[in-house]
Amino acid sequence: MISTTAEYALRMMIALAEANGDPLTSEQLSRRTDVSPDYAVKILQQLGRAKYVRAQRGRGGGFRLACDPRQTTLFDLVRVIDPLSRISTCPLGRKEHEGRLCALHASLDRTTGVLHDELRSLTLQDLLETSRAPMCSPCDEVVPLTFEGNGRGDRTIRR
Amino acid sequence: MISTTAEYALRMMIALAEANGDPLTSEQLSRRTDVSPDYAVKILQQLGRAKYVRAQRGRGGGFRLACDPRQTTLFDLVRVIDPLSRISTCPLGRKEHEGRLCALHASLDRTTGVLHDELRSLTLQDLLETSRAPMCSPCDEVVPLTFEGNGRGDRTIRR
DNA sequence: TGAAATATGGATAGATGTGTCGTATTTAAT
DNA sequence: ATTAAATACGACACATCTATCCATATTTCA
Repeated sequence: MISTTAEYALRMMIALAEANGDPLTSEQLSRRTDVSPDYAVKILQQLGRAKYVRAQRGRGGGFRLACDPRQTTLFDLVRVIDPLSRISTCPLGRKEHEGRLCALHASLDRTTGVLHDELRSLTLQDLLETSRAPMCSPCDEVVPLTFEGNGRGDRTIRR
Repeated sequence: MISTTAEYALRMMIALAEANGDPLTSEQLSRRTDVSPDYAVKILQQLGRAKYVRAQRGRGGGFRLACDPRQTTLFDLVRVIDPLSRISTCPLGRKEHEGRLCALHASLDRTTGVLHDELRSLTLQDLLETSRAPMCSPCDEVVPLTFEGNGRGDRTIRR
């Protein structure tokens, strides 16, 4: 849904927001969020170029939050990393539906819109308020995949 | 949101559903959906192993639909290709929140749930009904990414 | 001024997703 | 039986995502 890297970015933004404007080094951020040190730096650089964090070099330096957690949504942050694009036109050049999408792409685009609205409805502050406990890391629950074709089977696979 | 491959799978399932039980060769499906012939075969094989299509080899053969379009949802089809998994537990072993997720992962999981519900609410038949016009292909509209940190800037980048 | 701490940026490596190719196997028509 | 049409399957190529490593630039402190 969102990339691993985008999720890492969110973890680090939360950690920075919890620091209340104090700088945290990439090393500290890495430890608090369980993102590998080198990769954490890469992501922080992207967040820096997008002006969501500010970096300070040298002893005593680090990264600090450069945005208002109340006005910064998950949508804002995720799209620093992921494209988060919508389906808008049919590039196939099929004249039959210039200007409108076929049912498939209209549906997929509407679904994408729902996802975007969800991400837009959540601010960094929203996450802070219920997140005073240290962050957990995600894990994937495998939804059993039936092999019946009508949704009522029992064979499952792992992927 | 869903992978390119999963979207190809949906295109081909629609084409097969429109064929009303008649077999279509991989070549025909490829042409109708603008998926490259070789890759189309790969995807059709996955759909076949999941029992959503049936393959018939030899002259006069091809692929035909093996499920009821009224009962088959986009969720069913997409997860043949994509994991579509939920965040369920914190594997980090941090004892503080055993059994419950922190705000970040709870939010992301809830967002994932919304997406899954959307896909579950749409059947193959739903797409057919408004899709008698041939399918279009998707294209990505780039959402402008501001570099302000407060969501009110104007500089944009392409990615 | 030197040393230590810190971020920056480029190069590289591994994993996964996307796409192509060649050969084998099955089936139907003749 | 033979042949043509079609799928099955494994190997390979390429791009992108994820992650690591190294050399360099900047800043602070002693």
